[in-house]
Amino acid sequence: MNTDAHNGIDYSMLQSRIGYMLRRAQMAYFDIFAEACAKEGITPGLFGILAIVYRNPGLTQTAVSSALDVDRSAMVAAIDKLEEMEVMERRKSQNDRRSYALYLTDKGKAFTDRLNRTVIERESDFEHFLNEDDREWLLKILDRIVQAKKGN
Amino acid sequence: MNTDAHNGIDYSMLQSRIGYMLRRAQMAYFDIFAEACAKEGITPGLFGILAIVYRNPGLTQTAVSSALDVDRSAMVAAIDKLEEMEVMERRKSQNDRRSYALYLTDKGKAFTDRLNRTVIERESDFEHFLNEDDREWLLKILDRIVQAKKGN
DNA sequence: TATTGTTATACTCTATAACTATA
DNA sequence: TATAGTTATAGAGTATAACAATA
Repeated sequence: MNTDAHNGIDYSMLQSRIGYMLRRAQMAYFDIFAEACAKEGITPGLFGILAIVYRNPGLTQTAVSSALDVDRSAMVAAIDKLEEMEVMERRKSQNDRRSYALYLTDKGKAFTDRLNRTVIERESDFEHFLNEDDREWLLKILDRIVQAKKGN
Repeated sequence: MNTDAHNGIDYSMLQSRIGYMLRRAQMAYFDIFAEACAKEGITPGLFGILAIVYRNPGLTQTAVSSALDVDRSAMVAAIDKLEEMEVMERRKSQNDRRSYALYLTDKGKAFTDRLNRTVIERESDFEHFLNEDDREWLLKILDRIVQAKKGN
């Protein structure tokens, strides 16, 4: 099956590249994901920060940036935004006065819960073509890819 | 297994989202892919165009842009670059004088063959953790995701 | 009227480098 | 010396809108 069913174009050189197919699949999912985030007034990037701090309260900005694989300079405006929304707060770190410890406010916890439910709902509406085994297997393989990269 | 093995951070809210894991996996692969392209003096975006025109000679710029899901305005500079490299050429279309038909030069065909081999090599070096069945299954699932999105 | 290629423009995302205050 | 947060800035990638030539 070297030919795309819909427009008669031969994608074979790309369709056999996992890198390319990951990109296309990610673009497809990103639309769903971004739409779910937008519905709650947020962006995919900010969702990642909320999700990390939700489960790991007290991390520094740099720790979060490194967990998400983005530069720490990108955190400043992002945390500013989240503080403006009153869902996150910077607290002066006790032992190291250079850094902040990040925490969700009560509002932020409720917000993240609701956001997370919205994202899960939208994704599972979209995932009718995957059964539970497929889903689990896919997540496992994707995690293996991510971990493999870390070891270069 | 809700915790990342390497840095002690709890990723569970993200690690169960296919959208997020696709993004991380894609980032991991993108590095490999971009590096292979760079080795041949090209970018991932240009690889996509070469791969489509290689298998579908004579397409218009708009047809290629739509095959790759990018705006047609982005094609202009890209095709300019490929013509500069003497790997692709615009030929005036016979029946529609508004459009160009795109073709690889002989040099472009050889270039794309070599490029494709380099990409395949780099990817398979990286894919030691996937057996052939895994690989095929993954490609099939990713294709299903892409196709599902087209039907909204 | 609609479409092709084109241009100008803007926007998002991200990385880099330099600064400050702390360590 | 090194690190945390910050700022300014620049680059890549992509989208939007408008225009001329052609359909």
